[in-house]
Amino acid sequence: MGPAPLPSGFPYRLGYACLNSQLRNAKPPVFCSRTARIATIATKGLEYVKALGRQNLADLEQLITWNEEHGIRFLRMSSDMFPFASHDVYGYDLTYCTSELQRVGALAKELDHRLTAHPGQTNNLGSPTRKVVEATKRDLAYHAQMMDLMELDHDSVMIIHMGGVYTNKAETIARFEAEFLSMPRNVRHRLVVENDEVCYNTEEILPTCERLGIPLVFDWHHHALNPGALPLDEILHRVKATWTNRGIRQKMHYSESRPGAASVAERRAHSDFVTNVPMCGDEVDLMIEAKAKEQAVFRIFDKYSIPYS
DNA sequence: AACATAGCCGTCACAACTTG
DNA sequence: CAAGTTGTGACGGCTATGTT
Repeated sequence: MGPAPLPSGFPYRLGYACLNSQLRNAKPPVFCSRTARIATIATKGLEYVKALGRQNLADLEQLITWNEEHGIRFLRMSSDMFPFASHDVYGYDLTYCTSELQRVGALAKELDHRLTAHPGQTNNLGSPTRKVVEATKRDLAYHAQMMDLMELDHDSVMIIHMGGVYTNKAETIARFEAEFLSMPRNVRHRLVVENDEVCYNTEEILPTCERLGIPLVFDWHHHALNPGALPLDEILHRVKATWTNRGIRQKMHYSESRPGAASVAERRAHSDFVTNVPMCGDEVDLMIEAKAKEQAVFRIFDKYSIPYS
């Protein structure tokens, strides 16, 4: 890890995921994950759901503005922004919202904010079940379309995991790679892969990332729980190359276990705040995954005497 | 040994209920 | 009567437990 750097040399642009706890608890609340039930779609119609998407997007604009005022320029967008957009039956196209998406994307660009996405655990490109793979492809296409309509640059990536093992890792990885190559260019160019804490560690996904030119999001916490055998410096060197080869800014994830967690299952749950920030010698964007969200970022700002208002 | 079932993961909406 | 609480469903796969 090395010594803590001087405040002026703090190497990371820090971000948080999806939800701002202060704005979420405000009156009226500001958040990006309004959703509905399928039964509600039947009674109120798809227009109702699409209006929820508009409202979520309007609140994303507020989050970006708030972040700018508080020294944060890195944010993961909620995957629930447009409810059921990638649903098999009730799915819909985002072009109904093109002008609003452009507007928010332009704001992010103007303020030099990086917006990323992390489609959910149900995205399993390597699944042996056709239905699961097709649902994954729809969800990835939805996220890519959202970013495309916002006209975000290639730093705006969407992160998924390799997924389940399905009794055979090599066959699953082969399916993952074949499905990846079958997807449209705009999806392939946004997709990046993250090491997980249970099934696929960093060294197990590096070969896929290197073969297909996919940037690898290194998650420090997952790596601590599922480290593999390769030395950390070799891993970090190869991970970094997956980003420089693509020509975009590297991002990593950092989180910590809830205090007192003993078993692996307990250690998977995130703490409210983080107390350490890993130093890797590179200037990267670091996504802080902690329950206290933006408040956890502020704690790090305090620790390193980084000003924010 | 093979298969079936329940609970879990995370976060919200929404209805029904309880409390002040 | 407003505000707060509880339970369930949305979503698919993993893990543990139970059954044959």
